[in-house]
Amino acid sequence: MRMSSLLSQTLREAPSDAEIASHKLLVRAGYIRQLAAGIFTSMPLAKRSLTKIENIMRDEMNKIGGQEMSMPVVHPAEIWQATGRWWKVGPEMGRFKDRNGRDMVLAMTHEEAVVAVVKDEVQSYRQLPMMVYHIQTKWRDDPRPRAGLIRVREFTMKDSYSLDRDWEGLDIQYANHYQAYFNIFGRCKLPVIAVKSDVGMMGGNMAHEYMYITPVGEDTLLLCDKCGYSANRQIAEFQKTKPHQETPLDREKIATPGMKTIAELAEFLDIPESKTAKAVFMVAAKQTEGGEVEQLVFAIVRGDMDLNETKLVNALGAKSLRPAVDEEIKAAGAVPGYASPVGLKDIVVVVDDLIPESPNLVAGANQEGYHFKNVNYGRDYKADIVTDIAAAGDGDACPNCGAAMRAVRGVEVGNIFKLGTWYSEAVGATYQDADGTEKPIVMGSYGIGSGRLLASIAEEYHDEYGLIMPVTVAPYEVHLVELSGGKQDSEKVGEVAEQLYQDLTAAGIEVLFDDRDESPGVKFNDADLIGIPLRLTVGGRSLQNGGVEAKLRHEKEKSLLLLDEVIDRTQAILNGLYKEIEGSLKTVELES
RNA sequence: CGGGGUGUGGCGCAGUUGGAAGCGCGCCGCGUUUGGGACGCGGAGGUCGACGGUUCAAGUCCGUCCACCCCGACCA
Repeated sequence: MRMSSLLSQTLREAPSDAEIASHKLLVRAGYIRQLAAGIFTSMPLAKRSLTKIENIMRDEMNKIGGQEMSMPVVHPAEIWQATGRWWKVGPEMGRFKDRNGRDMVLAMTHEEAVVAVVKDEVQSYRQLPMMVYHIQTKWRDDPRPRAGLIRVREFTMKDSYSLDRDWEGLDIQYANHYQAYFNIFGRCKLPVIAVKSDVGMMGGNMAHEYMYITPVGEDTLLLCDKCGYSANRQIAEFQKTKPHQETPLDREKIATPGMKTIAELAEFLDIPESKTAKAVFMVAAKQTEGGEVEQLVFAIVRGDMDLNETKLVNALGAKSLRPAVDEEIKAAGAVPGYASPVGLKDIVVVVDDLIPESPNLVAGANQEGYHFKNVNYGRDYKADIVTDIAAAGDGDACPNCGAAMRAVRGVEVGNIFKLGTWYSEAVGATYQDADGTEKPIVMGSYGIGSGRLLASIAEEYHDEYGLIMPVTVAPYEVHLVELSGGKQDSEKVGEVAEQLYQDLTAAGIEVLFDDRDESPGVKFNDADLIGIPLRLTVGGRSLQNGGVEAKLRHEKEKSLLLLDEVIDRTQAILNGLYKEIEGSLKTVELES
């Protein structure tokens, strides 16, 4: 490709609305342009990188038996109604009516589309196991797109779906994906870790998220450096230190004027936060026979801990959870800021399992300006559910080995999920087994967003001058720069560069040829910005030395390639880069 | 949805007490220059986010709306 005709302009300054490095650089280097909030155009450079990323995905999916297909972006509402998600999902789902007034859906994911087709196509156990995948556009009307390509509304995703007779079959396909995903990220040179994640209400017994660790990430993870335990904060467990046992003292009402937060209360009474009980009111939505029902929930964790809403949802078997508003709290007979578990009605009380172990806590008195001292679980109140609903944080003890865990931020670049039979049962996607009985297909779903992956790579590989793309995903392999503007040998420089462009291309090497009439500084700076791994420079100076200058983007040193060796040497350098990446792939163990 | 911020040429920005819209980069032409974002001269390009109001006069003041960014809520 000749840069003189490339649809991409580099920018000396990043648009003011870009904040993180990958966003700024991808825009400055001319890879992407924003069309609206969370909606981006992939310019030719980005498109080439994305195609490479997607071809790596194809390759790894094919290796584990995947069949590529393509499912529609626009779905009839019926298939989403069949699984109930038409009602379950809120405004995040894009909906519209076609000309005949039929409700239509913009695909946010393709479980519905898969089961819709599989339902009719798969009838016998003889057809299973099977794995299909596609690379397709999704629309999720996220309330807050951010960070360039990291979090967008319209995006492309590789999603695969495994279909099995039984859970044992799913285990195999899940393990295949677990490894394949490490291969994909490895071939993109992106360091990731797999962490256990929430399986939610869809059943299943396992889900992993592939996380790229970076401060710009929006998920919080807990990692144990000692034993390797890792989990999304949503489900992370931890060992809770049991407090000293004390004799339960008499309950006592004390005046605590204006003390509405735990911090204020602890300060006021001069006690540690761990001697208080934190009350959190939530409203849980539950699906019942008669439709959706809301239930006020009173959750209690110790004052020094935070409520983990995911754990609470799972404990309740609820569909979703939202903070209660003051009116709802008052209606239940509680006083916001001074709420007490003592003496409430019509409310589900969920208590963290550390609370019964913690004697003589300070809790609200259900009266403005008053708290109770020495509240004891069992004696003063009882819960409907006692379980772990506290959020793990930095420094908490690892559930496996007890070492202090680290809390880090990460971007979720992929996930794998044992769906089980939730979808297949919902739509009647069944097969006839060898014994003649009809059984639901056991499914798994597995996704990787290609744009988010590109952004993560850009985030990981850049310096103050620009991007440093790994060879496997760089838009081109070689950036050929000709400096024919000089007095010295200017005609010859142009000829050699032109010939080299032809020869390299003929040798199957992907070349971006900077044939523009620009000064050397401009060309070098643009090359650094775009971040193609190998730069070849043809100039009067290099010709005097008998060849062209080679420089790897990630190294400082330059070397001279003799003219008649350029093709071979270039190929050798590139092969080295590819081998380094392929050689870094590892076999991973999936713990059961 | 709550809090904060920003909307002026492709990008970055200035625009005072209201008085005929500017700068840098980029773009076009001519010339000089040519190994790390060169220089001179001459140009093109803007319904100042939209609508309404106040005023002799609005980029500037008032109102409503919209878009985009950041924090939070949310996130199959």
